[in-house]
Amino acid sequence: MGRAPCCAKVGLNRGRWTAQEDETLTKYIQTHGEGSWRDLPKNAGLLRCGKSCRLRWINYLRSDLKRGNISEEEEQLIIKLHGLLGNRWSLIAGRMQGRTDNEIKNFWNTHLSRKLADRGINPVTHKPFCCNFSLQPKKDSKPELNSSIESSTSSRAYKKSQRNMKKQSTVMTGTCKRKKPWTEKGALMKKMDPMEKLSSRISDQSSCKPSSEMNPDEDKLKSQAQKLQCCSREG
DNA sequence: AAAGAGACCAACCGCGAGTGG
DNA sequence: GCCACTCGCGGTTGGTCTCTT
Repeated sequence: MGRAPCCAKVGLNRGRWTAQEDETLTKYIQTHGEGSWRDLPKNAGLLRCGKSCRLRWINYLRSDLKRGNISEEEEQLIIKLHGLLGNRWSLIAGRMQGRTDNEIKNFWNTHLSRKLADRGINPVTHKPFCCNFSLQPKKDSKPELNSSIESSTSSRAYKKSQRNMKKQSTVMTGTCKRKKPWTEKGALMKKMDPMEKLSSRISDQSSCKPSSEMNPDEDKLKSQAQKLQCCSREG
């Protein structure tokens, strides 16, 4: 059957959100509440698809989000929860106050998986790497070069995919040749507007509730993890 | 100074689950 | 039970930045 993507409509904005769009969305949700994402853009006067609005709200505009760096405690909690739940980012985010699944997913992919790999721990299984580990190619990574791809080897996308493949192999094998240690550099690198920086600092200083105060229900999580394992994609 | 490599993250895409008619 | 639809999730991509050579 195949359903057309919700963003397929011609004339809808895509890509980065403008401050104006953010404001419009925030005001609308503050007035009308979340939900009815499909109708929201139309009602709010936004040239976006509902999906995009939902994502923007959940990942960026919600007032209960922390905007600062992920603390060491949060990091440990993520590792712990990932060990129990696997890549169920929304479930993990549900146990992390003020963090979104997207944020945790990004943090995992860019920091934690490497960190574990550097420690000789398989980030997927959370067990030490075995000696005869064989590198599996990425699920849908580019196959061997054909002429059309070859002709575009200079393209940005191609270069990037090559880089990513290389990057992944270093993660998987734990043989990263990075010159600098993995750091909190991201915070410096991230483009932040002044308001963002300010709110980041504020949330770091005041509203950052230690994750140790949270009390994840381990039994519940474990049973959930078992249940989820049954339908694990890895089969 | 320029080019290449690597890091980060916002946003997109496709799919499955859930739900109501 | 089937179909059409919405919502939410996880994987992936692309833009932009810094660092290294």
